[in-house]
Amino acid sequence: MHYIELERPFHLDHTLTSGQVFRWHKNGNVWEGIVNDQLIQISQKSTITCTCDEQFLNNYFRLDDDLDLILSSIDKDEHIHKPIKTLYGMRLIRQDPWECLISFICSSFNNVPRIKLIIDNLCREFGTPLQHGYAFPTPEALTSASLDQLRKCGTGYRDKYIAETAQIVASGLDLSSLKRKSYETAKEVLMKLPGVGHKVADCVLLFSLDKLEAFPCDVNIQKCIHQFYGPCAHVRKFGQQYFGEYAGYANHYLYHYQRVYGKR
DNA sequence: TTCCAGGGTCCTA
DNA sequence: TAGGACCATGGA
Repeated sequence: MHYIELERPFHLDHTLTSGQVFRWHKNGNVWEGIVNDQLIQISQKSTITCTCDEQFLNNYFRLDDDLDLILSSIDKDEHIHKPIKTLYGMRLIRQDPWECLISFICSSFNNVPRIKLIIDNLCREFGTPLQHGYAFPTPEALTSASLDQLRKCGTGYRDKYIAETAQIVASGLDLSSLKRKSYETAKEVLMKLPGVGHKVADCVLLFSLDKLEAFPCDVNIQKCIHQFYGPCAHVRKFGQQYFGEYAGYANHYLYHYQRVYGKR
């Protein structure tokens, strides 16, 4: 077990409950998740207690991002200022691109608890058994699954998207290589995959491919933008132009704030 | 029973 | 290019 004192802002609960990652569960005060086929246990009080080392934390939770600098650059008005103050310390996560892609294909027309359930089912059915839990299924494992087997995991009509996308990735599409491409080029590649439109592509780009300018546009974000900034035909373009190179952080603070506090 | 959820695809105008 | 119907599912 590692005990790590962080001097950088980091709020574990906000980060793991914000709807960007779906394989973490909280037992008491301890979060448990499987990352890179390893069970990670992590809790936060005045310090971080974790089964992983500081290098893992820095990479996975993007602690190498200068959060104060980023937040000050997007803190442009009262509407974004409130989420920043309330959710201060929330980080974007640097996920595995393949896991992120399948997760957000499952997210379409769905809600967070059900997405988690589907991902858990897929891991149990098609992931390699580990000492504690299951690995995320490989593209090859999902390629070998029948549509009926996928649907029994709760995927619904997304079964064929998962199967076809798995086939393309198993055939040699290197998702990680998209990190070296521009935002536009990487997005073009992702949007050729079945089940991937603008929104899913932007989530994959933001949460796994280091494209912090991505601005995923779902119903919550559309509601925020229209409510705070007036009628807008192209919400995604507005968000990117208004918030700039760290539009993805602005997007996630607005999204999570809207989800938690916007419906009260 | 109806509404809703981190949407995408296909068809039509 | 824009708008609308349709798609599975389960909790509220």
